[in-house]
Amino acid sequence: MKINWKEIETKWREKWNENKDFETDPNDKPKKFITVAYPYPNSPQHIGHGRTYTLADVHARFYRMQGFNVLFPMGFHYTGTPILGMAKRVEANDKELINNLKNLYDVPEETIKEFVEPIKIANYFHQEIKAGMVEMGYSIDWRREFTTIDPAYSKFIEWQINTLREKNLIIQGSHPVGWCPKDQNPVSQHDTLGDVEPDFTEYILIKFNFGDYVIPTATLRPETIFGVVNLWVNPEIIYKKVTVNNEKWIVSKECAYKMEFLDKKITYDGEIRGSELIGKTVTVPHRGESIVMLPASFVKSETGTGIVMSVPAHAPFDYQALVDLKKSKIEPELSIKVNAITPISIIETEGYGENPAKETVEKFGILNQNDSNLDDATKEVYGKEFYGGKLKSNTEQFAGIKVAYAKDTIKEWLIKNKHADILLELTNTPVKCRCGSECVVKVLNNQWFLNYGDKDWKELATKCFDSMNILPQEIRSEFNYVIGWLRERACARQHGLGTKLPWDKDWIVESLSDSVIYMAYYTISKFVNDKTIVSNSLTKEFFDYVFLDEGDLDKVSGITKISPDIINKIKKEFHYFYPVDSRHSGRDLVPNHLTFFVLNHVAIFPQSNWPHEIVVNGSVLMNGSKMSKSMGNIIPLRKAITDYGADPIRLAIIISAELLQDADFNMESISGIQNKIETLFEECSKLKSEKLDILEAEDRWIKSKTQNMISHVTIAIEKMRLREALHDILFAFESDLNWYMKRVNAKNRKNISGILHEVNSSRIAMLSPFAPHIAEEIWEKLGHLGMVSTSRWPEFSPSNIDATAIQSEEYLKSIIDDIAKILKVTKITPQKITIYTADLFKSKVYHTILEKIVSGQTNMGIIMKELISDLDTQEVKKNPDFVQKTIKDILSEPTEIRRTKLESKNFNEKNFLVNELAGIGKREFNVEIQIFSESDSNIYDPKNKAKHARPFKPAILIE
RNA sequence: GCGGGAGUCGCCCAGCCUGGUCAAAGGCGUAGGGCUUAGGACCCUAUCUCUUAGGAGUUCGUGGGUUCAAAUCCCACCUCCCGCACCA
Repeated sequence: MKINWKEIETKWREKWNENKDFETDPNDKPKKFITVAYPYPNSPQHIGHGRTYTLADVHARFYRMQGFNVLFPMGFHYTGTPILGMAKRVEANDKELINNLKNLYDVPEETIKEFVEPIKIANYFHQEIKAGMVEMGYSIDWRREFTTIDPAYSKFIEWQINTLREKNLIIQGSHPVGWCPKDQNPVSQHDTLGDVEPDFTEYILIKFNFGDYVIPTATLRPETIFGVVNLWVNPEIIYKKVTVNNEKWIVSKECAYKMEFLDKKITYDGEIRGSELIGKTVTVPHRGESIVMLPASFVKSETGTGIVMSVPAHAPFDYQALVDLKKSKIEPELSIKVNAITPISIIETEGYGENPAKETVEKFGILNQNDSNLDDATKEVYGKEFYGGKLKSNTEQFAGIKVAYAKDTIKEWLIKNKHADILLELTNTPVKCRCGSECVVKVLNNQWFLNYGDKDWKELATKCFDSMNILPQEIRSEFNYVIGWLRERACARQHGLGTKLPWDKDWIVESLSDSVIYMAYYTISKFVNDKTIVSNSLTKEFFDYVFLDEGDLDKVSGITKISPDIINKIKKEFHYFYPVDSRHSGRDLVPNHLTFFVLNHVAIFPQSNWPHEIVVNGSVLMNGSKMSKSMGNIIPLRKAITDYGADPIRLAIIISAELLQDADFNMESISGIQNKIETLFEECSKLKSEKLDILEAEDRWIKSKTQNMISHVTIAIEKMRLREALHDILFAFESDLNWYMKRVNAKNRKNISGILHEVNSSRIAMLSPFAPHIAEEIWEKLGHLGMVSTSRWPEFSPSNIDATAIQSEEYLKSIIDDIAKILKVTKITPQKITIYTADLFKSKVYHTILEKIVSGQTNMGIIMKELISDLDTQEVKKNPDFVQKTIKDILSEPTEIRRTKLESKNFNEKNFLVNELAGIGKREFNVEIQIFSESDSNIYDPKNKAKHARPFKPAILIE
């Protein structure tokens, strides 16, 4: 039967809406506060976004059915720069973007025109995303919705950031950023052409003395200063003479330009040709030795300072340039100097001899200094020396130190002695701003930072993490690690949407800093939205009183002009819902948002309001590969809902992967799920609730199995192992139902509708958090009154598990299995099957052995001795084989079954088989099955098989 | 490099936390059968090796160890993937 998903989903969404089922206010019940990272509305959400929200919704719905008063709210994060960047691109008529908006996102053309205003973009996608969330059936309390640029929210952020500053957690300092010189703005990935992240490294500038001048050379390996034998200058380049903070430097034009942004004072004094420098000498800092400047074509003016120090023992470029120079025609005077140069080896590395550069150049078969393989050769030498090398005795006080460690030590030593400086440079040049101009690195020296490097703060956060539930458990160590390396983090920027820094209105609170404690704001936004309070009254005193229980009610009321009753009502609401019981997010937010979320909570709130749980999920793949605009494999969520229905999408996302794994979304999984649900729907539609007075063995069994399933599913969801839970409900349980149907059909029973109704009602109830719409529909078809989403979660009670029933069905299955195996091996067509169960004596021995094994004794010799020493069982010595096999039988069973058997000592195998095996056996194998106990007097045993019978392992004769 | 995760029977993937129901679920593929005018869809059966009695042998990256018992616990190694920041 085909399901009209859309019709059913609309029907139930309307009912939830009418009943206000998900509007949550404080009441007498215990609460759960479930939150998810709110979306950034710069595009419609796709299936990947849907995963996190769906997981959280399942969580919320599950708790609701378990009797909690669940608050699941949602907001929209307008703060940030990407939307601003988009607006600029729309204004610039960027074809790629407009094409994406039009075709990928289906934005109407008139709307796109309005997108030159950033707020219009945010508003549009806000509504788009919200509509998708509603269509997905998320059980959100929409009365609390807000955006992060609402005036009231800004008041809240001001309070947050002021509070942090009062606690001395916000500091000012300098910081390098990617920078557009034209826009006078920092650039991030979203602001560049081709979406490249500006990536920069720190070079050490070693300052060589050249008369009155300083010639700085840029290097990543300051330790090689001990191996410098000459400098490389490109004779083609015209260098600049500049004054840098009162020193006279000679550097390339490009270098001088870069330094203008690096917090240095630069004045231009003149020029000098590279060729003029050739043959002249400079002195090496610290050592005071004179070395010569030589020509090299590999030296580029745009890299570093345009002059390079030469370490031919360890740098392949330098070694090769020297070789080239020796081969070329140069003035005799210079030639003498060149020939006098010997590489100085300063690093000892396993696998290398005196000159690693030479060895590597030869290994790579380098032809000349413009050979492209030189980059790889350099990488290889640097890599090996950096991690495996040690400084030799000619490096003075650094002798014996590992290179990896020496790098920083020597850098600091050089800078301290004014022999060196720092140059920051983009590594992935050219990086172009969307305005077209080339970006640089800029040092901002009035930047505001959250001091996440603070030890006490970290300690507090660690304490919080230690007491938190982190799901899945594997991700916990990652949080500890992040806390470890976290340093100061810029918390303000100069453009974008958001809240201004209260004490420095040039800055806007950065988007990862204004989204860390906003869960608290959900308890207030409700009152803002219904106009109970207005943003102007949200002062420091108000927040201090409501959130921190600080200050005097009457005073607060006086200042805010809000009545004491209302203030207290809001405060009560906050303290009812807080702390956050569960925070959901994708794993990409682990090293930033989720960690900051904890850091900011512990900084601002008392321990009683620290969050309880974090749930982290992996991303969604589309047919096995990452979703990306360039691949064109992004499926907008709303389109998917239209095409397949919300419930199938929810189920497909959840069934395809466990929490932290990437979920692979594909059409097969969707249609598989649809089929499954359609079948379930059809079956359930036929069932009627009816009472069955006498339960048969298989009825008791399936009811027990249902209890087991309830237990498993409940435990799995508590740990957010939703894939496992859903799999149990939909698939794993199916094999139990199949067995049940087999048993029932063998007996030609017609009175099972009631049992199936009961069993499936539990299944549908448990399915309801996962596929809420269709579950309501089936619930209604099953004849239940009321909504399944507000019904009680099926209760697990161990007393409803009939251990004997479970064990005896297993017994029955194993006999049928054995018969099938024999038939398969022997390939005979059975005429008659005879079963012999073990006698009382064997049963007694069996239980004695079972007891011993359960109590831990598994040694055959000891068990045998103990059996013989007992009068009742001593006869067993005639049949040691039986004891050995029995031990093996028992050991190959799960421990629960062993215990069950211990509990049901009086289980009568023969009686059970006479009642239950004949029918199903006839059905399966199409022959009569006869059952004896081996001690029966009238036994039919032509092949003498009966004596092989063991308890729970009857002997079988097939003829 | 630092940190994290993973390696399972042709492929994808479950099981590992909590050792015994594990020759190991499910899906795909393959083979046979049913249904159908045919195809598709769907359903059934088989799918490590050997075996004419329910059995045995060899398997879960490699090599060790603990245990009566290891895919599961411990140690070492190999290979692959992800993150390392001012960006939502």
